[in-house]
Amino acid sequence: MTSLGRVTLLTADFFNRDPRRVARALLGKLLVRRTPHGILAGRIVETEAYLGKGDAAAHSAAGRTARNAVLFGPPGYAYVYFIYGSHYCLNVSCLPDGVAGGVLFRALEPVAGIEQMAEARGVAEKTDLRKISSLRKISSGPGRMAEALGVTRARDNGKNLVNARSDLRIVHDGYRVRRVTVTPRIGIVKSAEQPLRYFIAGNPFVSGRSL
DNA sequence: GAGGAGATCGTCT
DNA sequence: GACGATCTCCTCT
Repeated sequence: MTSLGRVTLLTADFFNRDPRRVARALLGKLLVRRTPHGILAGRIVETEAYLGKGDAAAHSAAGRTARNAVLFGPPGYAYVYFIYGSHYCLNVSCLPDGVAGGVLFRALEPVAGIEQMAEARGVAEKTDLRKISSLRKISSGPGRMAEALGVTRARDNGKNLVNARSDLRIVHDGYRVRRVTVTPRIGIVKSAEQPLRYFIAGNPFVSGRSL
């Protein structure tokens, strides 16, 4: 069991604004999963903003469907989608009810429940968790962090991330981010040139092959 | 360490 | 029926 110390739950208002501001503000916050076996937590070190209007890369670009309905709903809710036949990705809805927009969580720095997350990823016995190169395999990438926290569409899509009773939520522990780097988003073709990817400068847990 | 290709299935056309 | 907000393995250096 692990304690996170004193933390503050984010509010719906935090997410009720432009996804670009939310993506930047989310850096340094903690994503927390409560399980029967203890707390899993990671610090958010990399995000991407997906805008509702004029963003061809966003899932909401073609209008509302059963799949992307959460993006059009109220702010602070989890949008989980399945990609490439094997991975889940976690987003949070932004902007008021009726307006599409969201932020994709791309990478976490493991903070609590590290062994349990490594086990969920299938890397617990193969690697030395004292090494940063091994810890990177846990949650440095959208599919990886979703698997580490046990995020699936069936379990978490539409879940309120700013409700104290939720088993998946986002909190602030007072951590301050020194410097943020902004680059184009990864893995997309449409609107690929827009600088909408944000990460903590110099943080070793940001996704990608090397720094 | 870097780069490339295959895996695999839900969602929308 | 095509494609994708990715990951891992394999090869080459």
